[in-house]
Amino acid sequence: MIKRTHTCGELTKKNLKEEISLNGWISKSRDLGGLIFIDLRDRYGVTQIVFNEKLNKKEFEIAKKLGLEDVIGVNGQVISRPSEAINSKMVTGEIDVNVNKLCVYNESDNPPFDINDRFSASEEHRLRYRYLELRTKELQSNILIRDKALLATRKYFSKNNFIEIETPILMKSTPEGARDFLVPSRIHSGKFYALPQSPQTYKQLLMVSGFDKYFQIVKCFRDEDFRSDRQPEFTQIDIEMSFVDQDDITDMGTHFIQTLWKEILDVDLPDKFTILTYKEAMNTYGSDKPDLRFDMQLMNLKKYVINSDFDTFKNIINSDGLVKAVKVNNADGYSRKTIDELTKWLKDQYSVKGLAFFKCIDGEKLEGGISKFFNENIQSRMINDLGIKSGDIVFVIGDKPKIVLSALGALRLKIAHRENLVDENKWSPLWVVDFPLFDWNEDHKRWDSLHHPFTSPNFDDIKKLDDNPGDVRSLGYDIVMNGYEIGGGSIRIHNKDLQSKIFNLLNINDKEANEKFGFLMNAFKYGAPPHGGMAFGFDRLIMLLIGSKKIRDVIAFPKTTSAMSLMDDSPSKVDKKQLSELSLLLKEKNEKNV
RNA sequence: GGGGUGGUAGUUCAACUGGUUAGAGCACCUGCCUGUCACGCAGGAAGUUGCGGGUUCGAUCCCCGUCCAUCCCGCCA
Repeated sequence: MIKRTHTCGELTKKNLKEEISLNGWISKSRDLGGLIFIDLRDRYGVTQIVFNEKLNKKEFEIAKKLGLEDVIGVNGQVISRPSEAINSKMVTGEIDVNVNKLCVYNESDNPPFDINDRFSASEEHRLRYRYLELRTKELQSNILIRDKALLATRKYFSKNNFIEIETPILMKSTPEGARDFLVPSRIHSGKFYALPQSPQTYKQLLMVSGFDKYFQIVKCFRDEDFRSDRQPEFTQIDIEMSFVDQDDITDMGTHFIQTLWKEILDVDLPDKFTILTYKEAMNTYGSDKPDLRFDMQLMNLKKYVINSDFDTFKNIINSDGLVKAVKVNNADGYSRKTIDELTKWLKDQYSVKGLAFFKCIDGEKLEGGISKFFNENIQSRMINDLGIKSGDIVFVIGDKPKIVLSALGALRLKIAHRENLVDENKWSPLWVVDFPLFDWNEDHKRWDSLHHPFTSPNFDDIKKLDDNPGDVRSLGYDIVMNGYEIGGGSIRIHNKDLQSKIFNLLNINDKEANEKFGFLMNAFKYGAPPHGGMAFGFDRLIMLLIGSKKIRDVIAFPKTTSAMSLMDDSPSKVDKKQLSELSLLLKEKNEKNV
């Protein structure tokens, strides 16, 4: 083997005449007859090496047979290029390496796609050959940034006196929250471990143990359906602290994100992040993770609707519904056809009954759509109050509050992207606080935790727990960046009686609570400090930092949206023997729906 | 679980309203070429049109089913 003296990204004119050695992959080759140029690549860069028939016939003949992605080592002399052949686009563009000795370590089959052009192949194809895709410039850079962020994270928490503690990967399954990935136990036949959805209970126990500042960079697993920003296994920065209140944790979270953005991007985020209550976020933006890079707030049309002639909307208002709207400054961009498409999308995806609209052409009165239901007086009040200008179109949805807010929230985003209202260079972090503690589950006619069952109610609302659980705010908080939820957490319950009361409200009786969370409840008998914490979605942070919308861009070996790994073809079948050891029997496929 | 888009040469794409021998770029192979860096020139090989069925004289194209990818809704304490 020829051991390298340099990497492929560092040789310059300073090294002229030096005898050096390089190792790398053949990224490109140009055979000019008696002269062969090869771009030799490693993760540091590219250096052009030259084989000259007249100077070194033997190595030249071997070089003639080299193909793309062969791995070689070369020994040679750094020479300067003729001035007309200098490549100013390359760091190493002023020199060549004139090869004396060539060693071929591994010849590559014809590569399934062009490593120099990541998008020369479909994503499916690239995922099959992920180890090759990881050779591309983009992914090398993404993985490097991920590494930098991991280091910056450990540095930050360590500096602030947090200690990293590992928690089990095989743990107890709890039916709360997301679906668990289960691991059958061989020794205890018929019993299962679960992979952690998060180390939630462990970190609370660590607080009881007195590790008052804990963090961990940890894999979590949730067996649900996936999206461009969600994978079955993902990495969290998990944090828990004792003797703190909500502000202590959000301050810490703010400072951590500021540090990360500064270290990775050299960007100064605001001193204080915007804080919105859940209600404000929902009512103003139709989302609990609003993208604040653009304004376009939802407008309430209630007071105009009740004085209009539009019975449908009036009835909605009278039966506790909502009528809200968004305003767009481009009426011309919304033809009948476009509006129909938007309507179909909202009907299909967000179960609205319709999308109403009106336009304003001359700045004085409303036209088209549902404008005829509003008399001149109301029209001019709306134009005035809502700042409607000529050329505006206003989209209106009336329905149950949940439907109106989620549909308009989605429409707001869709239109913003259509109209290029999103400043891609902007960072808009915010905290969303005062989440409701419970969410009414219509299917099961019961209250569910919105966050998780250990979340503390807001102390001011504890008296409402019995009569009006839907109105109880939690001490839960989410941190949002550019429309992505990048983290969240809560102050936890550290009192056995309050915890037991919450379990009861969640329809978990004492026996059940004891079976599922008895260990935690027991721990709370022995001096549990007030505590709280949060977790950041590490993959999403990296996604934002590299400017991608796909979580697969920041994970070395990601899964597809159907949770498969195309490269190693997992999940896969296992031997009957393995199943038998685990006391497992598989159902026939046609029994699937039994 | 539901909806949208896509699957054609190694790869990225094309192929009119269902019609004759399914084309092109890159990669690959052969030959030529001493300053290329998207090298150039000449030639060549390369196809189960995802899979299964149906309609038709005839299917890459239409229909049904299925698999895979991707985006979204539900879901994700």
